[in-house]
Amino acid sequence: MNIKEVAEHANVSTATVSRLINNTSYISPETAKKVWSAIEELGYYPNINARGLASGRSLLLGLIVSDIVNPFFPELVKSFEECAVEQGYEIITANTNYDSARTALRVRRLIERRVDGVAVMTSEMDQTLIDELSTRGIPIVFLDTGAVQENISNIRIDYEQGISEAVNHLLELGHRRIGFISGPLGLKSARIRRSAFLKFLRQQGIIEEKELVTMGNYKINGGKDAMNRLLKLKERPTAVLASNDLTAIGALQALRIHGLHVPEDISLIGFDNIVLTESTDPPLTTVNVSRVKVGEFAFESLFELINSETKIGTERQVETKLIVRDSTAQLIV
Amino acid sequence: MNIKEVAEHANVSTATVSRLINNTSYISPETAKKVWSAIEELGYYPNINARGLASGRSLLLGLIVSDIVNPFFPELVKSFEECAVEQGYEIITANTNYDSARTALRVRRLIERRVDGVAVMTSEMDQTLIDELSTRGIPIVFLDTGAVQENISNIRIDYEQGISEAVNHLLELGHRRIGFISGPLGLKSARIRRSAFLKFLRQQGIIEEKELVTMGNYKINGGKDAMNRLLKLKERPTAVLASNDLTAIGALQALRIHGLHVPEDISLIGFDNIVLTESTDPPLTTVNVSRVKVGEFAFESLFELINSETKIGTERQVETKLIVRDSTAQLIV
DNA sequence: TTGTAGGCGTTATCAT
DNA sequence: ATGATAACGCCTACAA
Repeated sequence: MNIKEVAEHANVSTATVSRLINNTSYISPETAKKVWSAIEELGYYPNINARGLASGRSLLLGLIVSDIVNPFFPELVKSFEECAVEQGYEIITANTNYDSARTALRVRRLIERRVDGVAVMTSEMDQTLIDELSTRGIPIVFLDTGAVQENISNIRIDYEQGISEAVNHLLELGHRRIGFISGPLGLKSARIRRSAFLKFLRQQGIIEEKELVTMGNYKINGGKDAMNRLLKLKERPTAVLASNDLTAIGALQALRIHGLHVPEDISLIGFDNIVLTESTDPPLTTVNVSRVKVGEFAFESLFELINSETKIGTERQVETKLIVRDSTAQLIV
Repeated sequence: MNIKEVAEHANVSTATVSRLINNTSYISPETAKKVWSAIEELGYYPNINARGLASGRSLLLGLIVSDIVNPFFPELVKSFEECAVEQGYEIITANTNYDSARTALRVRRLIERRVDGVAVMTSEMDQTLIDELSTRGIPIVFLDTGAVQENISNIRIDYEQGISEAVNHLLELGHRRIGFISGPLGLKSARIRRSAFLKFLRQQGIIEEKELVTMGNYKINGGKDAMNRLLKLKERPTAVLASNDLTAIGALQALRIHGLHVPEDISLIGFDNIVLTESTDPPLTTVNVSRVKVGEFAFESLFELINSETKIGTERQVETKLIVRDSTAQLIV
């Protein structure tokens, strides 16, 4: 079942059929009707791959994430997909599993598919891969990578905003010994959050105590271990800022095991505002990062680049905002 | 950059290049070397869409889920993708949002892409859509739908196993008034779980009390509301079985608000064993359903069908198993 | 072992 | 307003 059969069935040329279904030039009502009914009758579905071959646009987008199981991603993926589908695109999602060999494989495959653009929502990516995409003029959008260039856009999460709000919130509650559990410092996003924290603390005249800043792995178990470490300190922190919600949830567990109550004994703040944080005990004070927004922006950036003459990249910024729930309270002296 | 340029660069025919990269017939070492270096030099990437056009296989698979944000799905998607990629396939994920118009749109698009198979991991799907796929000889694999046919396989989750274990566990702990929060009964999976529960209760000689069986929506808020309803009863249940973990988490919230302790005041069991259940307070006793297994089976089924002569569908079964954690305890009289 | 050439299903450029 | 037809990039008989 192809365009030719439809054409024959309707006694027109393939060109006419093509024009009709793509709405690419005027077709007389009578022929249109003939053709539509032929299409209907034969159950014709255009072959998009063939169309891509001929037109040079695959209407395919690549979406690279590190791990869809990480609760940060599903919403992002969903909103990206929603936008893309609306504009006629289909998306191929690729999990890298934080593994660069795997990433390379998937990116190459995307190139072979002739995707019209790639959203790289994972923290780091080899320059050679980027080059391979750039060489072919494939638009890319990154998450949190400064380099806006030709055919490369970026979407920046304003971590500082949220972190400053979080720090101020704790200070206002009277806390002065504030612990911080970072993500794995190999990741850029982890480094940014950490230095933002230290910066605001310094700005407020609090002297940094090295022992209060420890590292997790953005996962529950890392948060648990890190909190256990903080609790071993002679002088414990009275509040802890975790650099993502999973970390905070792990910290919560550790506290529970030690028989400590949140927020009475210690205040705790997460980061990301994943859905779960509403349902922890107590509901977690956290910093909202709208994944939906990120997904939308990612698609927008790509779409813009694809349809742009100049191919000049742009940067979009996603705000972050403190959400106060029940895991933070006034320091009791 | 296409196969022709490579051929010219290496002084061979396009056929030779094609044969080499597809490893489809013997090529003399010398020519092979020449061609490989030409490929290397020119940075040639085959165009998979063109390949698909010519060969009739797109190496594309569709994966339909209801909502990737639902924690049941990410692991499934990931494992499916992993298997598929290993065999050279790329996958297009489609969120239906439980909306049949949307589902229709996405399925049609998959057909236009000439996907080699579709995994339908959502509970229900219009027969007309299934027909549209079947007509074109596109293999399908369903989740929990009895109908194994030509080009249609099924993967069955053995809910009964896990539910019987759960019920027995509660009975052994001395519970007799056992509540049940079902999923939305419009969904087949919800109906299956509910009737399995009722069946085992009856089998053990417990008389069904209608008021103890109520409905949620597979989400946190539904679980919360349902538990609130159960708590209003003159005679409260001493244990509750929720038909998925999100429901159980909602129930947990409701209990907390009422100042009730789990498992001292009431025992609670979830279903699915999503990652979170390890981190709730208390860690949730639940029934494990391996999403990883489901994803693997789904791909296997499709792969089998694609490469089968007879196109005879098959059924695979995924076991379920009770995981005892800390949300269930001996009934205190 | 390698080359030639027709075909896969569309689009798009010229014509008419 | 519509038709012919050459691409698009690759695969695969069929030849040699």
